[in-house]
Amino acid sequence: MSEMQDTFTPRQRAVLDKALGLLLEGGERALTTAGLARAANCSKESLYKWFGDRDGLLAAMISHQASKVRAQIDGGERLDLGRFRTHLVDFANDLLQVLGGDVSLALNRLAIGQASREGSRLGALLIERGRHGIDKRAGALLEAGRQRGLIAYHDRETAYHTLYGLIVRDLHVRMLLGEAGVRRPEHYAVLAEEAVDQFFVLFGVRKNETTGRDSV
Amino acid sequence: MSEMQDTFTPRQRAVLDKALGLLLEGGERALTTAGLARAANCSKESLYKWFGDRDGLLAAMISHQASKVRAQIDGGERLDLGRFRTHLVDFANDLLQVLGGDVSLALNRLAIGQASREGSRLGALLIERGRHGIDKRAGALLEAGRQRGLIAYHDRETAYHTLYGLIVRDLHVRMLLGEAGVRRPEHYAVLAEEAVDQFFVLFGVRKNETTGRDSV
DNA sequence: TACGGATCGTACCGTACGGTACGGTTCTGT
DNA sequence: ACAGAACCGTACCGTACGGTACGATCCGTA
Repeated sequence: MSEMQDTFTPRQRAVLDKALGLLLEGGERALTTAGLARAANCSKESLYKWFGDRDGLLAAMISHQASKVRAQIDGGERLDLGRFRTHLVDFANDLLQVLGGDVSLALNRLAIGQASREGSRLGALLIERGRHGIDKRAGALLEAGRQRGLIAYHDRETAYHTLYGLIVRDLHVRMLLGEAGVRRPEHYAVLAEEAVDQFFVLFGVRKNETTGRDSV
Repeated sequence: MSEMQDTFTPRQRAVLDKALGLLLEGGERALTTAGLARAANCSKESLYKWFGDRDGLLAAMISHQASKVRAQIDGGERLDLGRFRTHLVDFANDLLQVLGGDVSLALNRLAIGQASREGSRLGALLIERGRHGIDKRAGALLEAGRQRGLIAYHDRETAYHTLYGLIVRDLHVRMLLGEAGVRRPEHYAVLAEEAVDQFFVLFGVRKNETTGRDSV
């Protein structure tokens, strides 16, 4: 509820970046308080003073990383079908790029690994700080397309989740599992194009038809 | 390569079930060798004798669990559109049921948490022993539907991944993250129906048309 | 009954981690 | 220039875990 101000000092931000580096290198086990203090040239006492305990440090890492990549919403330029499709493809590319990035994978693995523990809020934090920005951007994009009559849907959430599924498929989980040969950034463009094509088949409005495609 | 025979003795299977129970209750941290020995009334020495080390135990748990739920492939009955659609919906329901189950979530969290470590084969094991069965079943189903002229596709893998994405969307990752309010087994049926509807829009063959729907 | 392998319960070892305490040092505001 | 806060480096503590060792016990077999 409260607009938590994650105003970390530059020093703290540098430490959090070092922590991210350790996490990327060796996973959660490599992110120890002593190791971080050594890598970041700070004292363990400062770590506990700044972040409370280890869980607080992990939460701070997520907040910090999320604050670095704020999702930008494209301003309202004249939107025709070509631009709309381009924006969707760009969104799909960005989504695959983000989900397949080292930092995103490491943080998601961290949060998922902690999800079993009772009081862990890391998963919720990750969704709140990371996913919601993406959702907003896509939601605004879909809404703009609908208002221009380029697509039609009953429920925006449903349409968005379908788009998400068409883009990501099972890639995210397989990347999280570390399956070899799944991360192919050079194929993201093709996947994005195909996904948007399929999305238009499901939700697109034909120019020479008056009725959009309705499900059920 | 070698058809590894996971023939565990009944005693070992009981121990592995106890280990699964501990994992479900308290996550990976709760699954300690001492704790398992106490819970299963066996000695730590036996654990190390049977499974080598802790990683071997985790791998054995995955193999054991996978051996319990062998995916059955439906025999070749007369396949019309109605039956085919029913089979797809059943598959979608089963998929959501499996992915949203406690055991699947716990094992996936375990494997994902270990995915950062270098030598971890848990992710590959989970895919090999768990996912491949599902993939086979779906692949056979799609192929049967294509041969009957009920659907059309260029690449079966692509079609299958699209179906998977339409069914699962982002539910799996969100369930893995432990997001509240995501696990709704009572909604699986609706999701399955909608996904299959959309799949038919994308890959279905109209009765009164000669050309199937081609992508690109 | 006697033997041997498998297993149990427990104790033990080394290590590594989270968290705390403290003296020395640097930074900052006046 | 001086005082106080913030901070660093290091040492320290308690705990918990992975893995090993060993005597006692169960059980199948001859």
